[in-house]
Amino acid sequence: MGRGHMARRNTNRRVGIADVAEKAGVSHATVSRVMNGNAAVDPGIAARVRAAAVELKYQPNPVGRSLALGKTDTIGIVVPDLANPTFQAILRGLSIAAAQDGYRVLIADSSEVTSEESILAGEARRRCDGVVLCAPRMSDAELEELAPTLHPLVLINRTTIATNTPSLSVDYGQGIQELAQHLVTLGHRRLVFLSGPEHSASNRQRLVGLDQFRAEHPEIELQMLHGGSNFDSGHESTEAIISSGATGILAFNDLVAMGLLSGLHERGVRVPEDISVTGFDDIPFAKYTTPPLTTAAVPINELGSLAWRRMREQIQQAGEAATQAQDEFSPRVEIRKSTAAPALKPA
Amino acid sequence: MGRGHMARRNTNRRVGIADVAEKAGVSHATVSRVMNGNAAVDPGIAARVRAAAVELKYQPNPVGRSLALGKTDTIGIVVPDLANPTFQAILRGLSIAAAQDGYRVLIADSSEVTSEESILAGEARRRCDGVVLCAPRMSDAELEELAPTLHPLVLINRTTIATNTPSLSVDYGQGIQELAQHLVTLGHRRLVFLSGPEHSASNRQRLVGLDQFRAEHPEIELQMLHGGSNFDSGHESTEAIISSGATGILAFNDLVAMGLLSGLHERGVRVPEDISVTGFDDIPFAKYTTPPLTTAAVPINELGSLAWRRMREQIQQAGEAATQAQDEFSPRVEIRKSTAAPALKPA
DNA sequence: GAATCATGAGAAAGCGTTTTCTCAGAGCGT
DNA sequence: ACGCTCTGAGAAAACGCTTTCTCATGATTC
Repeated sequence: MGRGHMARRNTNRRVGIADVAEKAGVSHATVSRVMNGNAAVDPGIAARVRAAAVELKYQPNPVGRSLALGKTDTIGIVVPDLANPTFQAILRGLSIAAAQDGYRVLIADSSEVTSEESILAGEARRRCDGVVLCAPRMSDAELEELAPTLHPLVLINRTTIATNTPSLSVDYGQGIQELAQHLVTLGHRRLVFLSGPEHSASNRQRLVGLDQFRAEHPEIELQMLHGGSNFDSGHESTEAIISSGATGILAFNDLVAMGLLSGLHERGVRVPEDISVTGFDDIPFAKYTTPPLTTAAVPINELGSLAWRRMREQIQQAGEAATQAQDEFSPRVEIRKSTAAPALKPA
Repeated sequence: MGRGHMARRNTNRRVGIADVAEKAGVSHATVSRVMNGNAAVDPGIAARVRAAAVELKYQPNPVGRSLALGKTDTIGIVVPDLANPTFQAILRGLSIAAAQDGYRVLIADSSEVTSEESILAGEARRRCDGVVLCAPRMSDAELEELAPTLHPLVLINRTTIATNTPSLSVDYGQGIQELAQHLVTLGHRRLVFLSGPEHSASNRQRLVGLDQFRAEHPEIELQMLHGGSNFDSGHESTEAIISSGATGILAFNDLVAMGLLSGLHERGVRVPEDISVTGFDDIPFAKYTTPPLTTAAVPINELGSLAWRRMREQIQQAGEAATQAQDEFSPRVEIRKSTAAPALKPA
């Protein structure tokens, strides 16, 4: 088909800009120009190049492109645990929003291994134009040191002292207080907080919120019980909850609440007649539990897309190191069927 | 600190191999050699280079590396919908397994837009060393045409005619038959299959399986009802299910079953006393529903990690185009509390 | 009609690595 | 002491693209 003598190159090698140039009888440079529409090119030549490109099914190699342009059109996200629906939702929101602007996302799951976080983040940053760090478990000191090296950086559920990295956070303290208030308003007097992972910043926020709640409601008994962040830990806490004598339970999150719900059901404890249970996050499953779960809704999809917007802002204003927005979301209490007035006390 | 005249380059630019070379008083090539341990380097010089590297905090630029080596140490995954727990689990399994071998994963969510799939897959492939295509919705013809261009490719929940692309699939036909059999063994005689998305290959497999089931059990009444693949569609089917008069319901998957469970509960229909319900997939939430859901478990985490293993095999044997494994998993029926013998018929 | 200018295309220099090629010098045998 | 091999380091090419620089051509102006 016209490809004359020594058609050896065709074998194996991917079609590159050089092939298109040769076929169209122009230079590499010109091909690049028409592909990117950067400079004025004679319409006739441009057409010839384009024809050659489609005929050869030419697609620019993004790696070469990235090297020349100094950008990859990719951002990285590092999460502590991809099994957690909250992080899944953030990832999804981020991915969809970024895709809309032609960016892709590279994932890194630290599997809750704190020491890996900064390494993963660094590697991700080198491959990408920016990094979003999701609920990092690392110490404040380490974060503070790492942040500048990651620069186009967005923090989720964590803040730095440095004001030039944007952060998105949720006011867990406020949310947990509102849930507690909701239980008290229903008439509960003995509450339990089933806490989450020790080194989780969001757990600390909840504890601070509950301290404040205690101060404002000295008449309420509020016990703390150690737990985890998943189904199983909720389920395992069943006995402890029952023997606590409390009628209102604030679970660390929806997963824990669901595990607890299941455990209580097995033990024949009725929810909400005997015990009221609240969750946190309002994951999609929360409204389909039996009974549907009262919880504090965090606008999780919005979080992902806002994270992208903050990232984009930084990428665009490359260099101008302005001080960045610190966004804080207020959870909204979602009252469903897992909470009700407690039965009248026998005592 | 010794960095003499005209210390201008330090500003702005990232530290590269050239900086290390200069500091150590050697050539770029030598630095590369000691960083990669490829050729023999004088121990003294090697030490000097390493010292310079740590002092400058040198980290090789992966983009330059990728260009030179022709590989990115990254694989892409394209999924129809990141909100689906099944795909989330596959992504997670894949990501963790790949990370163990030093690979990262780039995600592409087609948002169920069939026409985007092949474009996303192509773009992903160009940026990565391989692509895993997860439950592609595209036509067989399109897939057949696309597959060779994607080459290091792993298919999940879909097969090609081309025997040189490995595929992982689940025997949905078998699984749904076993669930139906389970219901019949319990004594149910009137069943409903609440079907999933039309163009889903796994839905078609279920239908084929049920056809076979029908042939083997002419005495059983089996209705088909259209549905979707998520909570809401299950919830919306509640009325239709109730009025069907069936006592055993085969939901398309666990999500649909959970939506249905919730709807039935609202209507005061007891599960399993009045109606038995089964799901499919055994997502983590399935055993925490009320009542816990009888379902067919697919080893979803294994799927992700096996996908990586198949991908790795292809990457390693680069070129040798051998015929690849077609793995098929058999779901395992997981009997829980959402199924039981039907109440004695009034008629 | 000659000098000036705009237009547009090719040549070549980057981008940051790896790797082949080349060659200087050391070590060895005879 | 001469030539041989061998080790190891620098020079340079390659990877695939973008972009600046340069220069030829044809159009414009006085």
